[in-house]
Order: sequence, then structure tokens, then C-alpha cells
Amino acid sequence: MHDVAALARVSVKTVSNYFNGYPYMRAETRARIERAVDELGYRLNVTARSLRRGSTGMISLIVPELDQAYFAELAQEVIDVAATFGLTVLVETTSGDRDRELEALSGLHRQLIDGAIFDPLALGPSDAPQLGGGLPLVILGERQFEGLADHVLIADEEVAHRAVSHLVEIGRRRILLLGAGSPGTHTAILRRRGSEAALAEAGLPVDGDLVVSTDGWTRDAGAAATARALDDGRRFDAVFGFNDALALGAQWVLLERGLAVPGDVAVIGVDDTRDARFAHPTLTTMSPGRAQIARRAVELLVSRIREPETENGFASVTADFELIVRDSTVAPGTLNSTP
Amino acid sequence: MHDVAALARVSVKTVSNYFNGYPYMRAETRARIERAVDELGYRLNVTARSLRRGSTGMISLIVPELDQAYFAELAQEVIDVAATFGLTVLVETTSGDRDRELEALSGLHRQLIDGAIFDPLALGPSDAPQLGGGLPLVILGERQFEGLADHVLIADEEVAHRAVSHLVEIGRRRILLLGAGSPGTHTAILRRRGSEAALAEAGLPVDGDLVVSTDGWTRDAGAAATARALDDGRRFDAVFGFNDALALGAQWVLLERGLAVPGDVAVIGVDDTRDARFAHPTLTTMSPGRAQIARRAVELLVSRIREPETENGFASVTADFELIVRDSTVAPGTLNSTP
DNA sequence: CTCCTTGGTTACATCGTTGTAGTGAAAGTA
DNA sequence: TACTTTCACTACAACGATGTAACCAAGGAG
Repeated sequence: MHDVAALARVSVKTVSNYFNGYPYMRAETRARIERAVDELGYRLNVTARSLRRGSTGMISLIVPELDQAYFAELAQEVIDVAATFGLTVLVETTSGDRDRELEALSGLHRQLIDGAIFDPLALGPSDAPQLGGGLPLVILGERQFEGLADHVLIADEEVAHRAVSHLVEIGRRRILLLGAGSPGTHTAILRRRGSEAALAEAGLPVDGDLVVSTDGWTRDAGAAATARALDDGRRFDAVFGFNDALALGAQWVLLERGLAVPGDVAVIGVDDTRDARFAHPTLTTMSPGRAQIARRAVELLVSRIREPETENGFASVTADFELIVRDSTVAPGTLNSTP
Repeated sequence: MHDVAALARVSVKTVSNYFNGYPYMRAETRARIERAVDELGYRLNVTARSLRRGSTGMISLIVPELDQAYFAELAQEVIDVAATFGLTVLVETTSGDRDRELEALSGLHRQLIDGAIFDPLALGPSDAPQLGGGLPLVILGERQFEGLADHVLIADEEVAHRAVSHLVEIGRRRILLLGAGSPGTHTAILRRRGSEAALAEAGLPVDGDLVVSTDGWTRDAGAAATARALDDGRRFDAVFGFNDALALGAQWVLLERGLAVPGDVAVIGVDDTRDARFAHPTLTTMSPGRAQIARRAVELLVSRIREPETENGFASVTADFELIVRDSTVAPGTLNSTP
């Protein structure tokens, strides 16, 4: 920067001003600096700027795992949106592990970032005190840390309600709630509550045998739990997978056992991942509006970073969702199967 | 750091030495510093260290897209391995776009990183001059920049050869090479060459009708191209998808059209993504040894960063691969279908 | 008994920016 | 005319670490 200043015959500070869009500058000065920058191929040193400013222009996105399609797709969206704000995204994965979630919030990378977008799996409201101490934070998924961070919410109860209602509308009575039992995850509790509300409204009983827990929310887990349910002789005419991975795992097992989807059993998921569109049959799912979630999360985080203490003015926005009907609940050319 | 030094009654430099494992220090001094650090809850400022040292401790992983399972899984591995070296990974996606690949190498993030692991899609040998000018670089996939960067290679020809040989061994004669035609990608050319070599060795003709190009290497593209091939009335008894996504797309279309897999058509892919294990039927695939690739890539990059100019001593390592036979080529309980 | 080495520590300058305070000049106000 | 305001720019000191050179002790070589 000194060299540029020398070549343009101005002070270093003026060059700095040039890069920071300082308005009061003669056009001629600006032009001289521009020429000098070009000639020397100079680039502003981000590290020095970070040191001086005390902020890095980086944010973390903290998610359980990238090899789950939902998170990979979310990460992509967040990276793109952040770029429009001049922010760089550091993707952290935790495997849903408590220690790794805490580490991501307060560990080594803590001082590398200006804020974080966090999709907690293991951490809950009781961990509030350990929440990154003053780190600007946007929580994804559920209102867990009321009054401590901004939230971008998925309307879990409503999403589940809509999914189950759809199954009821096409005439299903015995719905396997896949993922409902996994204790410790708040999302599971809310989606279960929404599901049961929908059943109740339809005048259907909640059968405890059909509330199934899984070991994680992966295809493997969905497949295994569904296989177990079938082996136990539980009978059902629909599966509500609490995410697409679970639903796809279930569908795989159903087909494997010679059951027809949706003929014998209808299947619905949540997330609208790319995989859902390419399953066989294609998977009906609840789309959570991923692009919207990413955009709102980054926007909230940016304004929190800019104004750290808008005293307790923590915001919550809820993303829109949408039912996307595909072949796993209503086969093409099939009459609506409502009696 | 000044505060720590004051509390421990030593100089700042001694505290710095403590953090950098400087060996000549009295145990008693070390203990005093340790106590002071604990008491003040002090953490070394990474930004200042980066400024002073001229290196950031971050590396880029530059891949086409995260929502392709192969890259998501690779990213996860690279992040984990890098962490064992104390390195932070910045994941960049390019959509296989030329400009974005160049931007990732020499753009804004250039000075944020000490090196990059790069899986090029659009860039080829002719772009060598624009290659990040002195940025330590490890290229993934193919030997494209001989003498300019280290490489971790996938034995594309051998992998393809083995895949096609497997299909031939189970008695297939007319094999659709899915992804072969996409011009511009070197991987495609090598895999095609390996495939054709295997056919030639088996005394089988190469039918141009069965060399099919796709619009990208996604499920969508695989499905579309396969559908087109069927519509054109081309006949084949096996599909070699140049990656798992293509193969799964193909398999989906085949089942959709009422063909049996592997009864009528066997399907094989490359990558051994998680999806391959959960396809219906499960997908036979060539495993490229992802963990090994990640480890070697990070190791090469680290040594390149430590010794920037081991004059032209650029290394190439080739990862091991393995054929993983699943139900899409040999149905369980089926006799080996070789005549 | 001096001269050199090795161990343990320190003072200081420096990495490349940007905030603060301040300097002239030109323009607007009383 | 004198006085404030706005404009365009500058000098200097930080931000928090680390490399360099140098220092003082203690022990070994000559």
C-alpha cells in the first residue's frame, strides 16, 4: 500500500480511503490511485484489515453433516447468499456431537469468525450459558434460545400437520411416524406433536406401535427402523418420514419386501432434497423453503453483526413451507384414493 | 498477551515462545505463564499471528458442487484430515464454471489461504499460466498440470477398465457408456479409453451408438440421457455410469420403463457414494478410496506449503481403487450369469 | 583466568491496515 | 471582514503477534 501511495503521490490513508469508498475525494486523485493500483497489481491485505478492524468478514455455518443432502444444499445456498454480502463462509460439521457443537461455537475458530449460523442437534435450551459468549448467532430450525439469539424457524408442527393431513386425505388410517421417538431432538418432538394433532383432528387414534424412533435421521436409520417395524408385524398403510432420508430409507425397505408404493403404503418426507425428485417412485415431501431460510439467516446475522446490541430485540422469522405431491403418495393416473 | 506477560512477570516474547513450543524455557517460567493464561482465559489471536507470519493456516478445497454426494463426502474427509494438521478448510464451489474456478484460485480468497486442493472441471492444461501464481496447489483427479502442481490421481483408465471387465465377466455384451461423450472433461476421455480397451480385450466391438454424452454428471443428466437412448431404440444389456449419480439416474429410468435390474440391464457406477448403498437395487460401483485421496492430498499440500520450492519435485500419487459388487450387477441368490 | 559456547530471556521493530486528530483551503454565513 | 462549515487530504499511533539482535548468566575449553 505504501508503494501505491508513493506512485500516486498521496498518503497511505488516502489509498485506504479509496478502497473503503470514502466519499470526499477528488476524481483526479481517485484516478491516480486507480492507475497506481493497476500498475502494481496491488491487492488489499485482508489479514491486516481484519487485525485492525477486529472483524474477519467470515461466518461459520455449523451443521451436523455435509453428506446429508439437506445440509449440503443448505450450505450451498448460504455460501451464495453470504457472498453477496461480501462474507466468506466457513462450513463446520459436528456429526450432531455435543462436544463438537460447543467446539464450533467457542473453540479455535471462534476468533476467526464474526458470527455463526447454527443448526443445533445435540445442544438444547439448557446449554444456553455456553453459547459462544456474545458471538452473533442465528439459530436454524427451532426456537431454542429465546432471547439469546435470532432464529429462523421451520414451522415443524405445521409442516408435520400438513404432511399427515395429506396422508389422511388420500385415505390412509395407519401412519408410521418415522423418527418420532428419537429423544433429545426438539424437532422430533414438534413434528410428532403436529402429526398427532392432525390425527386427532381426523378422528384417528394415535397408536404407540406406530411411533418409531430411529438412530439418527439417515437413510440407513430409516431403512433399519422400517424393517424392524415390518418384522414386528406392525401394520401401516403410510409412512411419514421426519426427513427425506428417513422416508427414502423406508421406501427402499418397502419395495425390497415386495410392497407397492403408494399402492400398499404411501410415503412422505420432509426437506425436498434433490434425492426426493429422483427416488423411484418419486417422493412426496414437504419443502421447507431452503433458499428463503438461507437468505433470512444471513440477513439476520449481518444485521446482528452490524448492531450487536439492539437490546433484546431478537428476531424470529418462520420460513414458508409447501407440500410437494409426487408419486409416493399419489401414483400418476391413479384416481384420488379417498373412499 | 501483554496482560499475560505482566501477570507472569515475563516479557511478551516469552509468552509468544511458550505458545510456539520454544524448547529453551525453564519449567518454572512455563508454569507461571500457564497459570496466567488460565487465569485470564487468554487465547492467542490468530489474525495477528497470520499478519505477522504471512500465512493463515487455512486452505481451500475447490470442488464443483457440494450437493453431489461424492464431493460432500470428500469435503468431510478433507476437513477432518486437515484438522489433524491444525488447518482450517474453506470449501469453495464452482459449479464447474470456468470463471468461478479461476476466481477461487486467484480471487478474493487467494490471500486468505496458504494453499488449495483443487478438483478442476472446466480448467485444463491450457490454463496452466493462470494457475494461482505460486499458490501451493494439489490437483485432484487427473494429471493435468504436470510440473506445475502436485497431483492425487484417480486411475481413471484402470477404473473404467475394471468396471467394463466386470460387466463382460457377467456376460454382458452391449454396454452403454454413460457420460463418455461429454467433451472437455479429461476424466470422461480417460474413462472412455479404459472402457474401450476392456471391450477390445474381450473381443467386443465398440458401438458408437452406445457412447452417450450427458449434460453434466448428475442423476438428472443420467436419467435424461438413458431415456433418450431407450427412446432411440438403442439396445443394451448393461450401463456403465461414469459416476454413481449417472448410474443411479439410469437405473431409475430403467425401472420406470419396466426393465429389470440386473435381469435385463446391469448397472455399475463409480465413486461408492452413500447413495449407491441405498439404491434399489443396491448399486455396484468402483470405490476410488476417498479417505486415501483426502489424506494424501492434504499431506502433499502441507509439505508443499512447508517447502515451497523443492525445485520441480512435483509428486503424483495414485489412489487405490476397488470393485464393490452389489445387486445392480449380480442379484443375490442368482447364479453367476456367465454363459 | 580469560574466551567461547549454550541456555534463558528481553527490547524493539515490524507485518499492512485503519481510526483519530488535525491541517489547509474553499465555500457559505452573519 | 471575520467565523463557521464542508471538503480533501495527511501524520501518527494503534491492532496483537513474531523475527531479530542482543543481553546476562553459567559452565567448559584453552
